[in-house]
Amino acid sequence: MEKDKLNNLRHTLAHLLAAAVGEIYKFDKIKLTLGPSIDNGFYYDIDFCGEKVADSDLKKIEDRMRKILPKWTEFEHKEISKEEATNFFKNEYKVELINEIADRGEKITVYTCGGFTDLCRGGHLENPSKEINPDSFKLDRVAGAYWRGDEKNKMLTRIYGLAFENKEELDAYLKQREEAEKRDHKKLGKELDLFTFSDLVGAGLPLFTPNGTILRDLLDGFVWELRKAAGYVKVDIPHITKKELYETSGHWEKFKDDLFKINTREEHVFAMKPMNCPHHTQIYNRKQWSYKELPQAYAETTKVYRDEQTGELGGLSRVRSITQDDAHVFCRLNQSGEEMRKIYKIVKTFYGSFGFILKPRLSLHDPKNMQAYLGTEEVWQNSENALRKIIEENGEKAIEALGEAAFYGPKIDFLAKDAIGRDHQVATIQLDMNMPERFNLYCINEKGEQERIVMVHAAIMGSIERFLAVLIEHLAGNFPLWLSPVQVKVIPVRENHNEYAKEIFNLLKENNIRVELDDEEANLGGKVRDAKNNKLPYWIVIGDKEIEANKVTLESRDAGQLGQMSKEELLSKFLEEIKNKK
RNA sequence: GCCGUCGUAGCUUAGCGGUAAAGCACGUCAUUGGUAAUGACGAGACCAAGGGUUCGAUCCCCUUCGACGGCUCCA
Repeated sequence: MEKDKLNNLRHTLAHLLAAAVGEIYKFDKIKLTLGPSIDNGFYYDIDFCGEKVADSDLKKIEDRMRKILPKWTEFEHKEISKEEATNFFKNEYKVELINEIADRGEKITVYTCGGFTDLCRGGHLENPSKEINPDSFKLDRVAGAYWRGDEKNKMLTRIYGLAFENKEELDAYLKQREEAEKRDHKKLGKELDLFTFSDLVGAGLPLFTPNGTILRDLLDGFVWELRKAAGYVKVDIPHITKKELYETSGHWEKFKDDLFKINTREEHVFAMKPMNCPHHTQIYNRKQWSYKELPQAYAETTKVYRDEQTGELGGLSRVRSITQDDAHVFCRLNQSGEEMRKIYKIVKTFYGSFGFILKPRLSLHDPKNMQAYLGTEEVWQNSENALRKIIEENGEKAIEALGEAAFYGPKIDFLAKDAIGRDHQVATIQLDMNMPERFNLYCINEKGEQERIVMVHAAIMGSIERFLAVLIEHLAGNFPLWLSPVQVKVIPVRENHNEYAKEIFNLLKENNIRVELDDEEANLGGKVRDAKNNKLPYWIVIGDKEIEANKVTLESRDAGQLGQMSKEELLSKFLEEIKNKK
């Protein structure tokens, strides 16, 4: 079925939903607002005027839809005047829409099917009773939604429905959703014992377990390894600051709702840092720099704190304590291209190593609206061309978003496509001409003059928490050997094999392999099952055969039985694989 | 924050006006087992917290805390 027709089907179902709800809850007691087709189905936003509607009511609405459907044999449409429309609907939401349509000078049309009339621009099936398979749709859930998505407006009840061409496609979608749920990082995080939350500590404040901390440290180490090679140095800052720092940077105004504030006993106001750039500027500003000493590239993995609304929090994807692998490069404008090129390379290496497919997106200024930006047209053109060139050098073509740049500079965002086809916004490279202005950052140039510098913001993972969420779901918890909190488990078959097993265990441990010895008295099947459930990349079974041959039998999570090999072969295989981060 | 669903042992869940049940995990004992669950026994929860209704509350009502799905798809 072509896209338009599917949209028409979904849109028609939105009408059917409204009709069914109207019959059950009585048209004069509720106010219908609007109901479009969406990605996997449709929804309708309804003001139930105080009546409660819950998920448990969906069944009866859905049944009513099926009952009405056979009577929906054709759509009639009619063009009416603004007055007629206003009189007909008598509902402030519809009237608002009608007025807007009239103001735009468009025709007002109403569509009627099975005796139900709704304001509508059109786009339906010719004969719903024939064209809609009653098994191909399903009401999904109810949710609150503000009228027109604005928090200041009244909260309406939104009923979501799923709809496809036929039952098979609906089932396929439901199955895919189940698959995604199996990968859910919140679920895997618990099963693999990576992180936890405590009601006492608070919402949005994740606590990382020993296993989770190994992951974080290794990921951060990987980023650092790449940065070190690019000339970065590490710095370290406190997590709080006087409010004056953010007044100077402009964040106090911009971030005021998101700041955790602290009152000191001497009645000064401090804040938990929501970002690191202002602190880092003060490290740069500790002395006067010659152009010969630039760039100064400061890296620091540290937490920032943002007072997000509780309803926005979720797993590791949206938290209140965020670990950023942050870095800021202080350099001259003409060096910024090269610096961004280095970062681009780091981003590609990092994400590429996990098998993400990266797509760059370039956010540009709008030349028609220069007053909205800092700096001259020429400076913007130059920096944007530099970014475009970097992307082209990498043989890629960016999606360009005009007018999407921040007022202080253009940026490259990266979208990473994961193993099940979802896009995630990950790293950002941002050129900043504002912060140096506000903090008066400069260097002394060749002519002995003070020259304004620029800053490049360069987080690779961005937030380690969010990156972990994306990575866990991308890999379905199957971390590569170098990242696995436990890399291999040695399993003796019987107690008399413990000694040899211990020897293997010690050999691996001495070589910094994260190895466990499972010499508990339990059956072999159970131990293997545990290794699989914990998604260990490898396990080694030791019994009579291995001791006799002075070898080990290795099995891999991904490659299955690898058979017997010598201890030396085992060790070099592991060390090689870890080194290559495969 | 707002709407909806929800909070019962470490985990997954059952129960439901008369103070709680199961599987896994855990402990003890027996089993000497070659690749996804050996058996028996045992310990473990004042049912998120606080308040109310009731002779009596895990269950009903209120408040708070926390979790999940929405609040971006525009007749």
